[in-house]
Amino acid sequence: MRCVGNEKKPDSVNHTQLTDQSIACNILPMVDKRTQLIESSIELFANNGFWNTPTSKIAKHAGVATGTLFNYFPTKEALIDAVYLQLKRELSERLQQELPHGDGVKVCQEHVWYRYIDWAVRNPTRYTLVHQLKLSQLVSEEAQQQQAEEFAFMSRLLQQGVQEALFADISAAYIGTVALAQLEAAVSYAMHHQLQDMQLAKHIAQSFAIFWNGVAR
Amino acid sequence: MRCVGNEKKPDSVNHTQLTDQSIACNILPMVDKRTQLIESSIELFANNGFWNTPTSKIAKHAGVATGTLFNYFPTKEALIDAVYLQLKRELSERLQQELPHGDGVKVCQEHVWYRYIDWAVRNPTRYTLVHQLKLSQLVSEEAQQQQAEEFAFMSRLLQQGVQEALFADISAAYIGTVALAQLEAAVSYAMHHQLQDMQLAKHIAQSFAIFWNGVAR
Amino acid sequence: MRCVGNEKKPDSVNHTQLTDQSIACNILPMVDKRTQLIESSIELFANNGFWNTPTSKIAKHAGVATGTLFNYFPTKEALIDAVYLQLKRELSERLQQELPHGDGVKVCQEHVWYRYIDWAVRNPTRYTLVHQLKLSQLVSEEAQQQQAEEFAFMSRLLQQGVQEALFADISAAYIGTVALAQLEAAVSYAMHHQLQDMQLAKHIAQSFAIFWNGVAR
Amino acid sequence: MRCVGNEKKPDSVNHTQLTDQSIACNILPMVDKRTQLIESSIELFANNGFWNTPTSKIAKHAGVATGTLFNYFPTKEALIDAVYLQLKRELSERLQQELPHGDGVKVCQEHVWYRYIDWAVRNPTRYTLVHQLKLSQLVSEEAQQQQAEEFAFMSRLLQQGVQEALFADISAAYIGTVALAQLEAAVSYAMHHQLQDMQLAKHIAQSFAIFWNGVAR
DNA sequence: TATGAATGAGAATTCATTCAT
DNA sequence: TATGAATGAATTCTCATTCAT
Repeated sequence: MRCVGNEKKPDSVNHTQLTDQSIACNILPMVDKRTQLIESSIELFANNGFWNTPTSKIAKHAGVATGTLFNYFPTKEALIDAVYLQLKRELSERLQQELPHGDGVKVCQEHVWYRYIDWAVRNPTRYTLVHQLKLSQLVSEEAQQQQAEEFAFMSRLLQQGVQEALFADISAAYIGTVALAQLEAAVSYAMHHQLQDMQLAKHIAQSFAIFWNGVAR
Repeated sequence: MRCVGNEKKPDSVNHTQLTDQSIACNILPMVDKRTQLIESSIELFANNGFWNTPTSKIAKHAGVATGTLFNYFPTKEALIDAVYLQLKRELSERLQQELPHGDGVKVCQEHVWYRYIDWAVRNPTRYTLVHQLKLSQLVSEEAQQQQAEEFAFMSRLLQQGVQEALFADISAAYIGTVALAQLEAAVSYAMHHQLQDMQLAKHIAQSFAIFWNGVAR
Repeated sequence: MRCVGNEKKPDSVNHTQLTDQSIACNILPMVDKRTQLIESSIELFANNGFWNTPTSKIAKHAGVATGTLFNYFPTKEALIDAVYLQLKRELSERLQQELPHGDGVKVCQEHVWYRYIDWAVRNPTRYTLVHQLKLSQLVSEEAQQQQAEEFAFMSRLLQQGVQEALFADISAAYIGTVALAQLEAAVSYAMHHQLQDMQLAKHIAQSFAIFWNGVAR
Repeated sequence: MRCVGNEKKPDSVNHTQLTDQSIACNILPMVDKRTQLIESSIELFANNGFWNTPTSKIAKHAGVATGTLFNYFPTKEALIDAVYLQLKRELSERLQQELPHGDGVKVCQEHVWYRYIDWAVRNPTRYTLVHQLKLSQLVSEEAQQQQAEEFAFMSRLLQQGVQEALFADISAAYIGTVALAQLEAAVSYAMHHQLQDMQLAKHIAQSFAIFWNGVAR
């Protein structure tokens, strides 16, 4: 029941990438503009949808001029890619934090399972947005590829499970697809019913059980 | 292994292009303009995305004037709703065709399972489109509600399963969510690997087994 | 000394292409919008240059909405092409009006010479604009080609002169180039010194003599 | 047949790209930034047109920062003026090199004739650019005036010809205009047909004859 | 009911110029 | 003097919707 409920600053800005500048006069926590723009995009995209969010509004929300946005991202599409990669990287990093070594596939899988749902529930707008983006045909092939590499550790994990004959006679690729679908179902249910704390923990456990019972040998 | 491979004219449109011909001898089944517009929308939305499909192109593709579209649908959003409902109704009807009566929950569920994947694989653009629409924030609440009613028979079916204690201690709502997620996973995999005939049938069976094993008591 | 000073409506709109509509209620001389847009373009381009004339100003000057311009010309470049072709066609038609038949090459050439300078002096903005456009790299290849065809009669005329051994041993192509250059010089001088009536007629005669003496055998 | 074919480095730029190299051992003739900027402008203007050449690209091409350009030229217009004057001065200097003294007007005129066409053919982008600039409404009145002074020697030469009664009864101003037009025609033809060496020399001679025969008494 | 020209409020993007460092 | 990030007005073009015919 690890890592449920012990995280801070969900759905908020990672104040990273401070420039030397902003460190020098670190009275206001001046986040760099690129990050500002991505965060503004996330917020506005999630609230209004990509297509109802003009770049002008993003710039204004980020507190910069309209032209400035295009100093950082050559096109709106490039901005969307950057948003997508940012969110995917956040999720990927979260999943791999404290990933157990040496323990079996099931333990690792369970770890990821908890982390995934936990991140989604804590960052509903980010989760929803990344989900929408995936289906939107708006993310470029390159960004898709880049992102896939960040999740390669999952493929390796499932592959190992197949080799250890943990699963029924199912391809690793399909098990991955099933796992993701189950996670999405679990998140959807948890969000919709606003599960928290104990209820959430129980739900996560149950969802993992459903998955595992489904595919286990 | 019913209903795999015995369907005609998937994903095709009744393209009664209004040629002089069809005007001259109006014996040919002149599809009404509303239907034309919806079909054109489906085709163009699927190819170009909603936001890259102006109403003018839809009208032209449907062979009517731009103004005419707005005689049938007051706004573009209303058209999108109509497209969504049309596709959902098609799917719903397909699922309920020849639905066994009197047989058990599992048999019915299996029937639906086959039909769902079969429809999706035969109508990839329609399936993809309906999938995108669901997440796009473009479909109105009302349309969502209307559509839900068409799938009420599924809720009743699962409810019955819960009452018969077929499932582990899981709410009917969550079982439904899980089922849908599994179906989407199965479709995604089948499409991606272009499964057909025997392979497809086997895949469908396997996906159902994974689902059932997961939730069964 | 024909055709100097007997023309009306210089540099003004050809009220052509009246629609049935505007003929029906022909109280206001309602020029069609396409013509309006081209005329507005000519005026504004000549005054401010192409690049200092936004499409919005052209539309406003023509009394239509900004979007309307793009119903008639898909891009600004297409509008520029249309302006160029319009002006070239006007000039070409003017040159060929009452072109003597049966008379010799020199008489024809002289006719064209008078007409050309006369048109330019009467339509200084139009003349200047077409001159600028030619060098501006803004006119598409297609428009250039189309326009060249309208002036093919000049090539034929000079070719005939070469065959009749009227000229020194110079290619017809170069004679054409020289003639055009001389015409431009004559126009430039006439405009700059604001020659009119008798002075203008004398100037035209002199310029033709300079040309002819230069190339004649 | 003087001065055809004995010139070096036509249309080339001193591309002292400020590499680490040239900074390290500053023996290499470090062209000053003003010159760099003008040369970069010429190259880019000729390739892309003035309006498609942002100052940022000019600065980058010249190897300086965007702001630096505005230390040398207060506005883009001032830069264009500088480019124009630079090219005109180059041409003017070229024409006056080795200009015969004491010889007659015709000999001097012929000298200029050869030099002009020779320069144009050797520096096609420079020639074309200066030609475009003249008509573009982009060069300020002041720059025009300044430039005119550099070519005053031509006016004096023609004036002398008039006094010596070499020409038919034509004003010196118009003879100048005609001469320039003829030169442009000659250059245009030479460029278009890519004349070289003997052919070019013959063409130059012929073009001068056409001019002289036209205006001579 | 059908038409399609007209509308005009945006949208994304550009770029000359400034100015703090 | 050199830098280059920031600016924001200006530009071309789009498109849902209207309405006179």
